[in-house]
Amino acid sequence: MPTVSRPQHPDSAGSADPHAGLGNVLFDIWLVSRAATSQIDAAVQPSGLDADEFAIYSVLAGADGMTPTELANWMAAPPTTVSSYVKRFERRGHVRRVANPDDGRSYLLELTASGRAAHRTAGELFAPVLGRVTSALGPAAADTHRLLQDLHAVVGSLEESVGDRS
Amino acid sequence: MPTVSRPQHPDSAGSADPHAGLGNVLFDIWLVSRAATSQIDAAVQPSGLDADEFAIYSVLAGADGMTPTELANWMAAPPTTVSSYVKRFERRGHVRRVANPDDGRSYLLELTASGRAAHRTAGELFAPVLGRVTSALGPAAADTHRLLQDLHAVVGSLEESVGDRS
DNA sequence: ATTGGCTACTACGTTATCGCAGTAGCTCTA
DNA sequence: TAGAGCTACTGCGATAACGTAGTAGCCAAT
Repeated sequence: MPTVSRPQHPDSAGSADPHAGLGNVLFDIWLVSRAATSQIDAAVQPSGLDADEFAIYSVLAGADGMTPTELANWMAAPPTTVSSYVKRFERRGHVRRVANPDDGRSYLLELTASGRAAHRTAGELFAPVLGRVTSALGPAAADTHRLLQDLHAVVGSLEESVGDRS
Repeated sequence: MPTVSRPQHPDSAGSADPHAGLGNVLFDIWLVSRAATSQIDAAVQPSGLDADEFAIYSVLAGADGMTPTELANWMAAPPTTVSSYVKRFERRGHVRRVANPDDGRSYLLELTASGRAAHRTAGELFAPVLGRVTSALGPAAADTHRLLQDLHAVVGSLEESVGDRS
């Protein structure tokens, strides 16, 4: 029983329940994230951003002056992906590159005024969705948040512990 | 403060901590999922599958005879995306389409023997990663799993409650 | 000051994602 | 039993993700 298995309860008739789990935490995360992303995509669509972009704009809105590498680490994406995001955001006039005083190879990303406006619009569309989730969770919301932070820390720390064989 | 904000603690110097949260459950999910996915991608790579594919193979391995629409609902993906997955898996010889006795427009997906073999290989590569996460979580693992299931149920139920304005 | 090794970023090309529009098959109504 | 209206799936085309292979700037050690 190391592998992932058993997708749904013995409820064979008709359509498979899309809310059944596969029994492990990592798989749960994957499913929840996909569901959440598609929900948020739909909600913020009128703002012209998708869920991923909204998340990135949120990070940039809070951490003014982030390098592409920092962003890549933050969102666990390869540098080329970040590169193409930057290009797209810049084309939209939402993000600006400013020289990085500490490193001439790099630069800092910051939202322009119109980038912040787009983020605000998306945020207003996002808020009710988050609100529904939070209120549906009720008092468990805080626990959930904390456990997710822990889980993130755990998953993030895996990188280091790879090549140990002594 | 409805919007997402504040990416990192007042720890301004140097590189931004990639494990800081943005303060809400949905954002947490996004971050954890990205981190987990890139970790799993790396782990299962030698099997020739990526993290998403491994997840899909896992579902198919457990639910023999799933239609594309069911799969699309399961993973919250648009039908065209599933369509292209099916084509790819079929090209690999990992998945087979069998006629759907209940609906002539549709068909059922099932893993072939070599699909199951690939899934098993990926599962063996995945197991230690999951193991590390589970043991790092310790007794909290069960709680985490349960909370994630709840969260999934909540997010999944959002679809229905969209157009209410009375 | 030089240079060898790193690290930050990106152009390019391949493959993946997914919207739009179309077809085949189902289902309900009359 | 017609046929209107749905639903399941897919071809195609546009755009996104990201690996490979570079270039430019950093940081030793000499």
